[in-house]
Amino acid sequence: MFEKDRGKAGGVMQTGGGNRAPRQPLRQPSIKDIARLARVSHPTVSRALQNSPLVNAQTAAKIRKIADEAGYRASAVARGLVTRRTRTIGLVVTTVDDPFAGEVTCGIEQAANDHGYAVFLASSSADPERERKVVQALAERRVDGIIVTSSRVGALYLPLLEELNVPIVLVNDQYPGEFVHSVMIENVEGARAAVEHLIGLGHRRIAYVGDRLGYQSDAERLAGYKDALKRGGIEFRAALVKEGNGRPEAAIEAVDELLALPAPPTAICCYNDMTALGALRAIRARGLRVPEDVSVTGFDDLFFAAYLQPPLTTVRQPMRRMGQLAMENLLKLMSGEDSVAQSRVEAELIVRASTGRAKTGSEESRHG
Amino acid sequence: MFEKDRGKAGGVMQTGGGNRAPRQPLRQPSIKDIARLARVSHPTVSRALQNSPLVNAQTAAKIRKIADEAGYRASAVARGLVTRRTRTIGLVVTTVDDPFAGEVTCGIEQAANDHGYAVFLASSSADPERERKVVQALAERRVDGIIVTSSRVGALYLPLLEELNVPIVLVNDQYPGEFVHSVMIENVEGARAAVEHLIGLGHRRIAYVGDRLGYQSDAERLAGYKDALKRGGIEFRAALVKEGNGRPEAAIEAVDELLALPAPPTAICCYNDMTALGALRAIRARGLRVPEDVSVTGFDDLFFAAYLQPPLTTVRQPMRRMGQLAMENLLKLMSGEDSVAQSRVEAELIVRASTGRAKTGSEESRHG
DNA sequence: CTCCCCATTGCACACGTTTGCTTAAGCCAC
DNA sequence: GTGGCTTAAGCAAACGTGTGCAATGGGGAG
Repeated sequence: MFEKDRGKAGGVMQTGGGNRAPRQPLRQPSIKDIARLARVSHPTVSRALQNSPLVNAQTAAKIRKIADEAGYRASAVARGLVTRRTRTIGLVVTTVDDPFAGEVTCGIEQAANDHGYAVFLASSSADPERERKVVQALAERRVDGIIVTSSRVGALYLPLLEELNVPIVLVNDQYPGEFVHSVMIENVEGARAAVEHLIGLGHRRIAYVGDRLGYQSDAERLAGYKDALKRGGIEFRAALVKEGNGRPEAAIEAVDELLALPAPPTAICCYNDMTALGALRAIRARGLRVPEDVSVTGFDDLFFAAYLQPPLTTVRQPMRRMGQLAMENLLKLMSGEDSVAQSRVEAELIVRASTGRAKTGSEESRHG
Repeated sequence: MFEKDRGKAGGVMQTGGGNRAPRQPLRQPSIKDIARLARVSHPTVSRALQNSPLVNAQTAAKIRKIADEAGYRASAVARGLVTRRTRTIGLVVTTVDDPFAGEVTCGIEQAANDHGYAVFLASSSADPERERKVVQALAERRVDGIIVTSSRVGALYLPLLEELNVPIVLVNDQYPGEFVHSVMIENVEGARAAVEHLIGLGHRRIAYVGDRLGYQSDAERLAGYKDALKRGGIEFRAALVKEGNGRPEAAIEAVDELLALPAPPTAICCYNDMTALGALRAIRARGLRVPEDVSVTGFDDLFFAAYLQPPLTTVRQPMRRMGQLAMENLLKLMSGEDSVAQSRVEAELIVRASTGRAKTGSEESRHG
């Protein structure tokens, strides 16, 4: 009836047939086809499928049955055209293979799906040119909202995004804008807790390995670090702050420099777990032990943190939850609610075995 | 400017006072608006924007300039309605936060983007009910093609997918179907290489920790394991095969049972790196050392493998490349090419420090 | 019996593109 | 001049859905 049975007939048409239609997706049954079968008008079908009270219950049931048998699936694209809402959001992420992004994405996707939204995944790879194209594409696709996670170039293209007049939610970043809201973690408190933990263990020379790419979260964690030092009556020393790029390789170099200092740190607070991964390696490469010689803390509590040797002391971010929260906030924004507050979630220090008591003065002298 | 005198009246343009409209996304300029401004008909605008030779060069330039100034962005949804192609694909993944899936996704997204395709991310979470809904959603959204990675339930819902008459590419799985093609890694050869490496180190009691969820890749790797044993003249013993679920927690349990055997293995070949993560922990929990007491191999070469202590010997999958390949194959399928072969990529054994020589007989007696 | 109301359904149009076909010039050759 | 060709532009229809409004019919109240 809908010319549904083609192709299959040939059976073994593999290469011989040759005359296969050029993958012109064969027409799906439309609302009008169903209307014809049910002997009603197509608006009636439309209403019946939306459970509109305007159509007689029996008629509706009959129509639904017919639609079901015909394998009818409403076209979201046609619907989107007339309703001007696509029930689609865009998720912009710098890179998909970052475990943090993965977890957040997971939470977003789940929440979106639960509410009937589909999500376009777009990665910018931190390439400005690509970023522009990605945003352009999302605009053309008429997404109802956008979530951007860990934008490292926020200020650069967020104005562009805002120009689309589409609600935006940022994860782990913020930006002053009319439609723009954020979900953030207590970076300052989290980092402070980690450093205070180290101070409590007797450490005095504590280093911080950050991220040179200018994430806002890095600035905040550094602030937390400084704050803890101040409270602990320890002088801040710029020489103990190095920058990586959020990946293990860069951290190795940074930590290596730290350990080469005349008075090397006895503890290292890392911007995130990936950085800590590199730190651990750099420390071992020098023949030092964790935590006996140097203590290390991370941030995120990625899945592998508990499985490292030694298991990593870190600050947990409820990443899934943050994604979910971002989506929920976006839903509110999209429904016109304008009062969505900035959401901040709590950071939780997870103490494992990569942190230990600082060496006593005498032992410490080994460094000269 | 583009008020188009319909109901909306009042022209709630731009930053109008405080009375923000209920997030009814304010109308984007349409092709007709541009036509009016350029004093031409809208089909002419359409053609001009597509660089059609049918329109005068000067007129086209003028139109493009006007469109640009007006911030015009073509509506992909309207275009999709008439062309019946959305330039959109669906990516179905069991879970987004799996690092393997993340890497593959990365490659897919990149390739898709390069060709002007957008990708809908959908996770099934291995929940059949959800799976059905996800597929339904993709169908309604009229995606041009679908990629499914590591389907654990292939046979269950692939027929459903195929019924959509949309080209499908599977990653790390295969299924006999007309529109269905695959990208796979040489699982058998990869696992065999790992086990032969172990045999070469003198190991004789080698265990395999698999995945009870029934992935095809697991079956193949197990086959490679058996194959290597046979070639090495070592008898296969079912007691040395245990099943995890591809996550560290389950592997701990499995490996613990292996180590409790009267004659425990001296080497463990793991289904993937996540499994290896658990294996390492279980081994240490018993006070044994890697690789001195037990050697361990993984599969995937996820980013953390090189950073473990000891660095993990594993079989590398070119995950990004596989994603890219999947997308390229899908593109061919979508353009009607029917000759896309099954793609198989090579696995590469990466020897690191988690594998070492088997203990000699005398040392080995510690267990007995 | 008349009037009005309610329940149900159909009509017509709109959403923003693309595209086949027609039309309007302009030009050249005969 | 007439006819045909080329170039440029417009007309109209289509894609598949949603929705305001009109039309139809039946039933109850007066």
